[in-house]
Amino acid sequence: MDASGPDSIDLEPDFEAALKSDDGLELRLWLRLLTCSNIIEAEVRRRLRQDFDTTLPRFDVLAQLDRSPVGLTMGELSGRLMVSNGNITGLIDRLVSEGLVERANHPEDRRTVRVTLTDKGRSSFRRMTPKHAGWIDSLLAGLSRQDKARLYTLLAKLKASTAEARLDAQRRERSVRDDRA
Amino acid sequence: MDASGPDSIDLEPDFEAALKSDDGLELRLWLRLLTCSNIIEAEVRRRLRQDFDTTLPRFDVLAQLDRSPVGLTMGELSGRLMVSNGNITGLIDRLVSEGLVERANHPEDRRTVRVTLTDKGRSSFRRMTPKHAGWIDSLLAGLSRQDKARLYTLLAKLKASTAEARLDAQRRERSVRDDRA
DNA sequence: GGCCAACATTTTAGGCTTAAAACAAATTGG
DNA sequence: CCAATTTGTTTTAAGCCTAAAATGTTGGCC
Repeated sequence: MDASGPDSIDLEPDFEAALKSDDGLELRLWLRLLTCSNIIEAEVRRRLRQDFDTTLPRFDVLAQLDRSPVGLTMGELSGRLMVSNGNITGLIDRLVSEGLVERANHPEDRRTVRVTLTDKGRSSFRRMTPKHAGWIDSLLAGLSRQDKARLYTLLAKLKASTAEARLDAQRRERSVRDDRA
Repeated sequence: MDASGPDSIDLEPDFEAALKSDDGLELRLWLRLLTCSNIIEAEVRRRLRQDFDTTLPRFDVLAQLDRSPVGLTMGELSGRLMVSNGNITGLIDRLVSEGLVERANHPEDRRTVRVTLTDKGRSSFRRMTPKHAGWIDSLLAGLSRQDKARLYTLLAKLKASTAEARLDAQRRERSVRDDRA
């Protein structure tokens, strides 16, 4: 079992394994998280297409606009949906051609574009919401109320952890760049 | 508050809320799960591109092939990566042109294609794995060992829940189809 | 043998996504 | 004032992804 032989000191029989604290728990956890997310996302996409002939990104844009009465700029949209600016441009192009949203020039700043829901867009979105919520409810129905609450809390912790890790990485990269300069 | 008036029975002061058990906990939970998954995925994509000039789907293909000494068919790959058949075709095309994988005809069945890692592909993948595992470790570093174990368990439950929900939905759809026939 | 259903893969058409470059408008610092 | 930078958006080029149709192959069944 122990490749280092009978004379090895007992305190650290396997240094690497001790460092990582568990063989691949982190990796397995990440893969499981990704799998869950993918399954639910694929199911939501499938039903949006089947029941409403639309897509998840379009739905997400409508959702953001619905809760923002004055509309949003392209930049705000790309920030909230966590996608690139160029992505939003094409998405809004398609939604405009479907008559669900409108582009309006900002009165003060001619660079910015303000996007708002049309009446058609709003009613279209409002028709979808209850069904959408129902899909999610049923996909999570196997979890107790307490399970859901625990999961919610743990995911908050995870989100905070990733934010911290990214800050650290950024700091490290900055210092490497500065060292070179 | 209660539209049914003072005479209403106390047991169910708000039937709808009682049914859903919490106002949008499911939806908020799903959005948080999606956010976490997206953050980690984006970070992994970014670093794969930055450090190894490759992409997540390519990495995933290599990972599947690395642990399968005899290679995999296109169908097996699309199943394991949970993507469409057509998607795999293009992905393998690109990996072949990079010299990382090879297509070989199946000796018995001329329909199936067996894909294997080249030596270059294998060593390329093995160079990436330790870094990749390190990224994941650091992104999850804010969680205690126990948190990770709990999260892992809850996600298993969630995965089972989604599987059940999809079976139910399938059964319902089948019966609707049969009723029409 | 020949038809036919099932199977494995590729092709097609279109949408989503990104990074990087380009552009246009606003702001800032001399 | 005006040159340089910053900011908001679009364009470009390339890859990822899907559903549906097409292609080629196998195996069963008469």
